[in-house]
Amino acid sequence: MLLRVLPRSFYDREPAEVARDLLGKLLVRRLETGTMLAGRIVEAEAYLGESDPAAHAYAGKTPRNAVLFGPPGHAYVYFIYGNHYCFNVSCMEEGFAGCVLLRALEPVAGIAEMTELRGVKLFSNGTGAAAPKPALMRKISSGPGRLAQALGITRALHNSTDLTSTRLSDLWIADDGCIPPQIQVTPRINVNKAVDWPLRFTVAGIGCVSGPKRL
DNA sequence: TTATAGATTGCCT
DNA sequence: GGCAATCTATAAT
Repeated sequence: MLLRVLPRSFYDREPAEVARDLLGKLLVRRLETGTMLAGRIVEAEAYLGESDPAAHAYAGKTPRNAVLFGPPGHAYVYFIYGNHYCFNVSCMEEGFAGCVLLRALEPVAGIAEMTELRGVKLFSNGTGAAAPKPALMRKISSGPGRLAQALGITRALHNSTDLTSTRLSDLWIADDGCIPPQIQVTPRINVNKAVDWPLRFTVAGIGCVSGPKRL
């Protein structure tokens, strides 16, 4: 399989462009054990800089969101609702905030390990099989909190991680040549400000693994 | 120092 | 469809 790690220049653009172009790419995680996990990005949201009322960068630079103001291509991981991590990729050149929130993956590799990281209870439907049934696949990594848990992403481990290196990091994004057939654009999910901005991008027709249906 | 809302999820009825 | 879980950043005392 031909795999090209996305270079920093890919992220050195407007968040909406980066979000759209991340669809179809592979988010890859190398566990401490050496096991490789991978998921195809099927849903992403763009958050702009200090002009976006819904963005963390809106209030200016703080210790929490400092990564957003740094160089592009780094992970911004934050903890939300006391339970979940959300994984973002920083965009724009250094000094300018902007990021893309990954909201859903289609599991590609290491599905058994992802299932375990998410909690086997979800898939104990009698057989105890390691591989979940198709109808349950979307529960592995469909949703920002779920995908972070499925890949073992935490703030302590991954906030500010450089996503452009397979050598220095255990997390990166790669292009295997897959081109999404059709892309849908909608307003972002679960935001209270700038609710109409068309900054959510999804791969059309993925059905069981695309983002939540609530709008 | 205390209060509250939040880029969510899963379990309850 | 409703709501509890449970941490953190930020706003309000």
